[in-house]
Amino acid sequence: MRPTKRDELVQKALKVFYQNGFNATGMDKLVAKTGISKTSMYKHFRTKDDLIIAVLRLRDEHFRNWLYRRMEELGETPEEQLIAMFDALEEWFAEAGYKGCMFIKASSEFQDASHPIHKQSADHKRMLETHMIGLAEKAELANPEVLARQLLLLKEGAIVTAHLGHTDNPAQDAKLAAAQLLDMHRQ
Amino acid sequence: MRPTKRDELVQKALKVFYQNGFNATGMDKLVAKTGISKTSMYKHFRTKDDLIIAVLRLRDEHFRNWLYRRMEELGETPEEQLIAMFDALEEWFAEAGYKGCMFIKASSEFQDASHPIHKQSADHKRMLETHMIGLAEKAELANPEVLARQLLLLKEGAIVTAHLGHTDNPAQDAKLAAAQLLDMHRQ
DNA sequence: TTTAAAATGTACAGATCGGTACACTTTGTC
DNA sequence: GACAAAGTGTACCGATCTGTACATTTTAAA
Repeated sequence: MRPTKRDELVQKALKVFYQNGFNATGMDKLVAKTGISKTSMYKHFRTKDDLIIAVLRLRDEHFRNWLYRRMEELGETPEEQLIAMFDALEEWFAEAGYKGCMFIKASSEFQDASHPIHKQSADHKRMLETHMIGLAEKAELANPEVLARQLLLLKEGAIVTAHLGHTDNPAQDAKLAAAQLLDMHRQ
Repeated sequence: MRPTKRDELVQKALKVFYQNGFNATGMDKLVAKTGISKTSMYKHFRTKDDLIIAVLRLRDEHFRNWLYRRMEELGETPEEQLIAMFDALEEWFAEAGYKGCMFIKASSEFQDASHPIHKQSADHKRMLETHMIGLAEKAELANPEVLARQLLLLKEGAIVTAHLGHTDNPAQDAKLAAAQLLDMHRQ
């Protein structure tokens, strides 16, 4: 099954939005950068917001798949995998063109909590939370929910800090903190 | 000394930008919301970007003053003050109209690291870092720099998470984690 | 090869963008 | 009360914004 024009559009729009921002990227620029006609775009998506939502859906899928897989590759036990999250993050931060978290940026540009794009971003974070709580439970750590949320606070902090770029290696700072927190939840 | 029109503009623009976003707020909207004529605006600031930079400067001053003062009020010793940061954050998150960190949002909309607005945001975070390292040193904690950066990761994470609003009380999750990390740095 | 669906190119509408021009009014100071 | 400085209102510039209309070409399946 060949990728449809729709998939191609979403994929390419993802790159442009990620590098340029949502409000800063007009539909004309999207035509220029993707080579897909505006008519075609508006046949697949009623509005720009709808396109952005599709982009975020794809990003959610890609990002969580990548993170979960990488955590499994880098850690044997659930406990190791939780820590390995920060090694995965370090790899991400080191990529050329790293520009922070797409969902944080989306919620920065669409601030109203009732906006579908904001909600979608919150959903992404919620799914990450569920997954990490599951891992903490599998690892039989004390207070798995609190611990998982704390590790995610470190993750979000590291993502933002890596983008602001005023600190050397936020991923490793976070990893060390995570390991210490995890130690205290071992029972 | 009465506040000048310039101060009034920066102050009011701050509120509008914070609630509406930077790119999403046009100069015409600023005229409408501040009651200051466009001619006057452009006499004080050459460009919109210059105005944004002035806004961020004011925000930096206000925010750091507020945070440092609140930390001193809520904690006796430097050690207590570091932990009290998260109580201060909780107060902030609870304010009506809380919309996250202005500098994270600025760096989300002006992503290029070489952009003056992005740099200004990084400067703000750097100044916070310096202050927290100083406190950690005063508290005679081990590895004051690493610890301070870790506490700030928790802070940024909590700010983002509070804005995404998918979690109950990120400030208290962060505070608990901070207290545990701090315990491990006591010598 | 016929035929319907999908995609294209282009031109445009109406609104808004950042920024300027210009004539006018208010304000504070001597 | 004169006078310069500061601020106002409005109309406008060219560019860009999201979204649409319409006639044409490409694609894919029968």
